Amino acid sequence: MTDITLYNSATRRKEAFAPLDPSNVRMYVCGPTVYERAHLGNARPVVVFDMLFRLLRHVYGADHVTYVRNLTDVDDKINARAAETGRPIREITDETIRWFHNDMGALGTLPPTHEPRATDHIAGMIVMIEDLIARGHAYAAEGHVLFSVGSYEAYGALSGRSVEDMIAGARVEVAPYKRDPMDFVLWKPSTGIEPGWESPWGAGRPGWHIECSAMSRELLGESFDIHGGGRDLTFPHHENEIAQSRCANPGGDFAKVWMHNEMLQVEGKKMSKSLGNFFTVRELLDKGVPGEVIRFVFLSTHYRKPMDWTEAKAEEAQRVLRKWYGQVEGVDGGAVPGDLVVALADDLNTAGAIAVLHRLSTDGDAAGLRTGLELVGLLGASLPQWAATAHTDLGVFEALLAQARASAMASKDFAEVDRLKAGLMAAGVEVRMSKEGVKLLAKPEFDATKLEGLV
RNA sequence: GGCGAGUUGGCGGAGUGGUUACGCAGCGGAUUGCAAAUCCGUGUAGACCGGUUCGAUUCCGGUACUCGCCUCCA
Repeated sequence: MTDITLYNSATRRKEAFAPLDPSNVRMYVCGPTVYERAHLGNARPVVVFDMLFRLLRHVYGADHVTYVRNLTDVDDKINARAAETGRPIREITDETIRWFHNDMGALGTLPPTHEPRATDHIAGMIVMIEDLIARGHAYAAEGHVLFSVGSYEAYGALSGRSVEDMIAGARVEVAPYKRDPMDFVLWKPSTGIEPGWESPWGAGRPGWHIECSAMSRELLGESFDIHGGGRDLTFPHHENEIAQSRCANPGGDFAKVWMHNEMLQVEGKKMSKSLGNFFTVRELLDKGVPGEVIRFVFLSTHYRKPMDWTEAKAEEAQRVLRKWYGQVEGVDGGAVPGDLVVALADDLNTAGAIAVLHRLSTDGDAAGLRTGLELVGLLGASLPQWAATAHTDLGVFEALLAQARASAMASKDFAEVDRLKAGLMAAGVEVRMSKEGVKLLAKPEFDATKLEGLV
């Protein structure tokens, strides 16, 4: 069995991965808050942990990996969106979840084993909060329940900061009902317009952090293997999750390995609405950038490094993929390339994995290349339509051009050949002429309507 | 102010204490009616200053710069 090495954010070093139970490797990743289309940055952790999911499935067996990615469908941003638009919350969250599935599916990501909605697990959160109160780690005050940070001595270990530093650097006003400025909300009261659930502390809703602790406990147990998410979630979200889970389940270890992907930038700058470089995955797809290209660009940078999305990278990725797809068209997969798995098993060295694919391509190992592309999620059951090189509309032109070329070879008058060639190329057709004959291939930008009038 | 990450050739981007990453672009060649595509070959690195070492891009320390988090944020 391939040995997997993963960088553990909690220990700040690479470690040999040893699952608690090889017959059921368990991973939890923080999913989206569902109130609007996923932007490109949202997609990075989804692709990164999909790659890990695929690797784990390959190494331990597809039926021996449990991947949980939550859907946060109770949140003040959602409430705000509902208030703005006058639409019911459930309608907004259902719609956003459909979008999310479509957009992430386009990036070649597999559905997680479980995708729990926070609102389906309120009861588990209430039970966990009660546990925390009973164990002296939380207290109720003015309809709120707060986690007592001072009750957990290891608080700050993941993010590497001391409670003193955090208080000194705090820029938020401290709510009067908090015993300690660092205490965070587990449960908060809901007024009439906000969604609320009955609880021992009155009608209310959960705080942001408790859902992940409660759902991971329900679906993966008190100890599991990997917890993932974006670097920016380290503090406070993951720190708080650890505090909640370790205090509520003193017999468990919570997550053994913590993994964080670095952030995404666009053309060298942080993606933000104010800089005007903010865009969603859907906008990129609609612009004609295929999901496979987006995935390739993501995989070309190691997940622990900041990744810069640029047009140039997307174009290069598309050229490479198009070439590879052409090579594997109609070819059956072969044995899984060992080097590829070795690269991925080394803390998800996806750039190294792509180098292996390049080598397979250069070596002409089409079967290996196909299997490799499938393993990294760049190829499903069939080629993406944009990469399908043959095109039904082109058959007639292929014959036409071949005929014109044959006569031109004799007459030395290439005018008609050049006219056809120019027209085809303008329509986004790749024209290949050689001793073997004429071959026309549709490029991604192929537009059949531009062929009208060419005959 | 506190915490953390990073700085590799024209660009992207890995591994590695001593020997070619890889890709793109460039250059040279093959092929082609001309192209395109394809194939072959090829140059250019390791922010700066010290230290350890026979030898460092790779280990250690410092400096500079960049970025992220500390506030909803993936």
